[in-house]
Amino acid sequence: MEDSTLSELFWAVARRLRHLSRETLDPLHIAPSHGRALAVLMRHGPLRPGALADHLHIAARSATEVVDDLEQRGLVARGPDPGDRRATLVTLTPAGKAAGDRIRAARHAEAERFFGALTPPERTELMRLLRKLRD
Amino acid sequence: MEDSTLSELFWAVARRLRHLSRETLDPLHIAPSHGRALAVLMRHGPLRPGALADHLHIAARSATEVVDDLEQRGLVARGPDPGDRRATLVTLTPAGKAAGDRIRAARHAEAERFFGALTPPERTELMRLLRKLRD
DNA sequence: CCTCATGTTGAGGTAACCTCAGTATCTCTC
DNA sequence: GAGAGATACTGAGGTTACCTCAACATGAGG
Repeated sequence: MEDSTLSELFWAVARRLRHLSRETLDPLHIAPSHGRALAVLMRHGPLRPGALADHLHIAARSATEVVDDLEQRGLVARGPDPGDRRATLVTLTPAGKAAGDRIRAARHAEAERFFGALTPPERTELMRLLRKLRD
Repeated sequence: MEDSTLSELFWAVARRLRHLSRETLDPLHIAPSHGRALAVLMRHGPLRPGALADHLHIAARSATEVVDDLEQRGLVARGPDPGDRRATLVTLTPAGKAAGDRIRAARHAEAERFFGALTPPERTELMRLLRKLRD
């Protein structure tokens, strides 16, 4: 029970965090996968679909699909990659940047609310422990 | 930054844990959703599909599907529920029990390996922090 | 015994992934 | 400077794990 409970606890927390994230994104009419892609584009600027896929840990073909959706919603635009005519560059449109900003703010508030259950030293400790598990 | 990093760290760890879990289940030829259902049945004994759905946090209709799959694999059997002829009882077959045991053992080893990166006091502290976040 | 609630399931749908193969382009070697 | 092979993207089609809605059988209360 003790060991499985650690995993189970972890997943229970993950579930809560995921639900909170859904509640955060829903009113912005952004699907989770789109939110993730927008966040990556906010951070890295224009990217080729393949590079976007790497950041999202998904197959290149799947990134094409995400970009299709975002393009259709007017949040990103595909442009030529100067220097490699096989590639395209995915760029945020003004609407995409605005959405990205809203997402970032909402995520910030969401994290504050969720991890607010912990004191600052506890957060620091949690980060330390999670880093150990990640590496 | 600090807060978003905490979420990101959390998901990075979750990703690692999920991959590990896949590696654990793959050689047993058990899909993750089936593994979860078997675990619930191991713990609670025969259940109606609806109750199984509650434990798995999925819709009743989806539990029917999981049970269909497990039944086809010979891991569970549907029987009548004495006392309510609308309902059916999902029971583990001997093969299902055996699979459940293998899964339990593999999960145990997996958790040991994963959380072995932490010292016992660190594990205790992690549990405490996760519990705070869950509630 | 009639109505309303409940348990399961058929039909059909969705999100978010995947692989495989094809076309365009790049790059390296001879 | 002409292939040969690698690389970038995407069309076609598939999978997993969910979902809702409606039908049908049965149960429970008035």
